[in-house]
Amino acid sequence: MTRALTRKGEATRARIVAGAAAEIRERGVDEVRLEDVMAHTGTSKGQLFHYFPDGKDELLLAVAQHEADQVLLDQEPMLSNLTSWPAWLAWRDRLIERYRAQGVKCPLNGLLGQTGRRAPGAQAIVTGLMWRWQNAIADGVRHMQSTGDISADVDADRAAAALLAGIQGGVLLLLATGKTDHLEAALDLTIDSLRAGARTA
Amino acid sequence: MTRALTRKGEATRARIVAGAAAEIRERGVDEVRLEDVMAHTGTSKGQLFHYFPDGKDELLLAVAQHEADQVLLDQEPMLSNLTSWPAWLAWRDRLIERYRAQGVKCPLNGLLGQTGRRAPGAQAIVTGLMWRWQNAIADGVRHMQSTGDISADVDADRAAAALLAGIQGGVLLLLATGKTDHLEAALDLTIDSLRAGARTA
DNA sequence: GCAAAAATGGACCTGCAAGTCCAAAAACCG
DNA sequence: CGGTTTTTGGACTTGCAGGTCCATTTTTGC
Repeated sequence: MTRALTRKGEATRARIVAGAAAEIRERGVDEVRLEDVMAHTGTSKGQLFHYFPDGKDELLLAVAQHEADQVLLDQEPMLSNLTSWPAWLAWRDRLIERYRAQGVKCPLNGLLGQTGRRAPGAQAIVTGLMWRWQNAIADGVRHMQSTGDISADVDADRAAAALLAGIQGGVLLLLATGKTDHLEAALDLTIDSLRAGARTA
Repeated sequence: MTRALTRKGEATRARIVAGAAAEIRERGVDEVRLEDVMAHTGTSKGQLFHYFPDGKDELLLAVAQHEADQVLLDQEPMLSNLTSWPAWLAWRDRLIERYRAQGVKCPLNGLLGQTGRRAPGAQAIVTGLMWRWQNAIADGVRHMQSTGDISADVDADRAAAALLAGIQGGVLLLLATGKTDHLEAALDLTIDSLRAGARTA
């Protein structure tokens, strides 16, 4: 009932979302007008409101979901295989590389700050992303505990929470300063403390 | 040349900034109209543009500076006296208490995300805040090193960077989830690892 | 007290960007 | 095929929020 998209329609919809996402990454949420999306994706206003009847809010929500999924996808296959210290370091490197390349263009910040208050669903998207992210890290910690590489005394969820916080803050500070120093420091020191725990405890 | 504010004028200007800041904390930057500020502060449009000739952007910049200063003030006198482990814990408690009370109403997020891209100076304000914040933490670390409570092997600036990242991420996740779990985890685990360093190294 | 400067109030203007509407073209399906 | 539904294009409307302007009142400094 809700949907009856032909193949062509599906493609157009996807093109709009991807184009809007790119535009938003480039210029920020509140700088992007529907006209920009139209120009950038070669679509008309009729199309925009055909695929997103609730207008900009609905489009932004779709973009948020798209970007949230992308964040986790960009960390694969490392994130789902934190089964050895080299694997952890590879994941670390991927993260830093990804955010260094991204620079100031952060989809999350804008989408949390701006969409977050508007649309009720946007909050849920961000929360869901963080939840999945943290769980993946916690799984990695638990696996390392099962092999004895991390002390069993460590609270995996709490450690994952701290690490995730460090990452988020590192990215935030990357936005502010343009440098990955904080992200690197947070990742390295937190991971190091997990390794150290294996020896002491 | 630039200014000639009477006592009354100064008071009005301050009232506008404080009122706008409160309004923004409450409802978010892009939900606040100049009219809201006028209503909330009992001022007229003429006054707004009298004290902020460049309009909303200039007002937002003043609000950003106001809020940035407040963030550090709220941590005093603890932040400037990280000279013993109890002092560190008192600081930790103050931070958590402050942000728990603040809840979802974060001035920084909005001001970085939205003002950040607009005004060129807003970026500088946030950068300056982070710089001062990190330096204060680093000073605390160095002091603890001077008393032997933290290992001399620790890179104070790097440790401060990691801790600051954890705080920022913790606050960000507080915005997303409404809970202080991440902030607490990041603070506690990072501080603990500094204490542990004293014993091992 | 008085001229100059600052502070205040509020009516008015303006531009822009979201959202509406409908008519034409293309795609789908039996 | 031919009727139906989806897709598309773009002109038009509308509301609103930022910004302008000036007339009036208050404060200042001598």
